[in-house]
Amino acid sequence: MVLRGKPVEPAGERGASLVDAAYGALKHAIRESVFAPGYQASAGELALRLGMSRTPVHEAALRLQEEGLVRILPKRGILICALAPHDIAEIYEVLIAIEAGAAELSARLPEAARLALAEDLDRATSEMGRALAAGDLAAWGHADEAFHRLLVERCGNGRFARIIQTVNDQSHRARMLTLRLRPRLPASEAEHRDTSDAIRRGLPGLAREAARRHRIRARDELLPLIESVGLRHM
Amino acid sequence: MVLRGKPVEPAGERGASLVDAAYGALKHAIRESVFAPGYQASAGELALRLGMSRTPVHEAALRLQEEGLVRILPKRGILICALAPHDIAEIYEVLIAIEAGAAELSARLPEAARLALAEDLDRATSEMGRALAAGDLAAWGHADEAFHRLLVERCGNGRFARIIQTVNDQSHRARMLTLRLRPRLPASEAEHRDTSDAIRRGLPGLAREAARRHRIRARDELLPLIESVGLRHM
DNA sequence: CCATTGCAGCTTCCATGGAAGCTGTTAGTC
DNA sequence: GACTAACAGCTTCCATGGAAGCTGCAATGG
Repeated sequence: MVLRGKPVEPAGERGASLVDAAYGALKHAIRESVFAPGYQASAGELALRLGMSRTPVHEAALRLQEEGLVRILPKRGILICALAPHDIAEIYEVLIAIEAGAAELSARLPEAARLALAEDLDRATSEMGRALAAGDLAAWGHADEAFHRLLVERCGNGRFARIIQTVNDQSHRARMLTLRLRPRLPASEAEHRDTSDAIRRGLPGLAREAARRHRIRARDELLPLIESVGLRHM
Repeated sequence: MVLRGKPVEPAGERGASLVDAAYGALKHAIRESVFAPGYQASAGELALRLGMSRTPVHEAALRLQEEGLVRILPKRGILICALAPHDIAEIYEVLIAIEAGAAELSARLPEAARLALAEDLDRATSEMGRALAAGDLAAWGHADEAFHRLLVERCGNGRFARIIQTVNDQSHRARMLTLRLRPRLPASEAEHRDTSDAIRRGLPGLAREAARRHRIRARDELLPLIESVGLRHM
C-alpha cells in the first residue's frame, strides 16, 4: 500500500465515534478537493491516514456513498464521484423545487418566527452587498450560502433541510469553481429581498415564486457558462 | 439472546452481497410491519434470523438509518422508527414540492417521451377506476402508487426519483393504514388526468400546478383524518 | 505480431472476539 | 422508606485475519 499524500485532518473528534470522525474528515476532504474527483482510494490507505482500522473507514464510506459523494466499487476501492453538467442541472431542479417550498412554509410560520427569520435573511443579504463592494468573492459566497441555509433550516421542515444538505454537499466543489464565472452577482440581492419581504409579510405564494425565480435565474445563467467553459466533470 | 419471532425472508439474493440481502430483507420487513415501529432489535438477533454474521446486518442498518427507517442507538440496539403526524405533514410537503417539479420536467420532455409517459400514466389511472369500481382497495393503492412512481421516474431527474423513494419508504406503512380512511378516492382520478393531459400537451406550468393541487388536496384531506383518529405514531 | 492464459498484487467482504458503554436491578446504607 | 452504589447482562464498536474477486501484466501458444 502506497501513501500518495499527506495525512487527512482527523476533524475535531466531535462525535466520539470513530465512524463519525472518519465520515467528517472524508467529507471535508472531498468538499475541499483534497481528494480530486476520480481519485480512487482504498479503505486501507485511508484508515492508515486517519489512524484507525479499516472498519470505521468502510462504514463512513457507506454513508458517503448513500449521499452520492463516493462510489464503492466492489473489490476495487472507493471512488470519489465527479459531477457532470447534467448533475448540476439535476441539482438545480432540486434546489428550485425545495427552496420554493421552504419559502412558502416560512411565510406560513407564526408572525414572531417569520419576522425573526426575515431579519436574519436580510442580514445575510446585506453582508453579500458589503462583500461585493469590497470585492471579496469568498465572503460573498459565504453570505449567499448563509441565506439559503437559513431559508431551509428555519422553515420548519427538517426533511427539506436534509435534502438540501445532501445536494449542497455534492455541489459545493462546483459552487467554488463557478463563483468566479458568474456575472450579475448583484441581481441575487434584489431577489433575496423579494423573498424575505414576502416571508415577512406572510405571503406564501409570493415567497414561493420569489425563491423559485431566484434559483431559476441563477440556473439559467450558470448552466450555459459551465457548458461553454467545457467543464466535463468537477 | 432471545428470538422473538420467525426468521425473516432472505429476500431474493438479488445483490449477491450479504449487505444488500440484509438491507432488502430488513427494509421489506419494516415496510410490511413484520417489525412494528418502536421495536428494538439487536444486530446479533437479526444476524441469526438472516443466517449471517453481525457485520453485514450492521452495515445494512447504517443504510437504513441514513434513510430514516431505523435509528441506531449507540451501545443499545436498532430501533424501528415510528412516524408521527408531524412526519406525515413533512413528507407531504416533500411530495408536493418534488412531484410538482417532476410534472413540470415531464412536460418539457421531447414529444415522443411525453406522449409515451402520458399514455402510461393514463393506463395507471384507468386501472384505479377499475379497482375502485370493483371495491378492491389494495389494487387501487397499487395503481395509484404506479402513477406517482411513473411520474418521478420518467421525468428525467434521477435525484427526484431518489428523494421520492426515500420518503415513500418512510410513509409506506402510513399509506397502508390510511387507505381505508380516505373518502373521495374518485377525486384523485380527475386530478391525475389533469396532470397527464398537461404533460401530453407539453404545458409545464399547467402540469406543475395540476400535480401540486393533487397532492395538496390529498394532504388537506388526510392530515385531519389522521389527527382525529388520534394516531400518535405508526 | 496477436490472442490467450496464468499469476501476482491489490482490493473489498465477511466472521469473529475483545473492549467499553448503557440499563435495570439488587444490595447496601442512612 | 428513600437514596445511592455496584453489578450483571445486554448491546454496539472496532480491530483483525482469512476468503474471494478484480485488474493488469507477463509469459505462453498460435
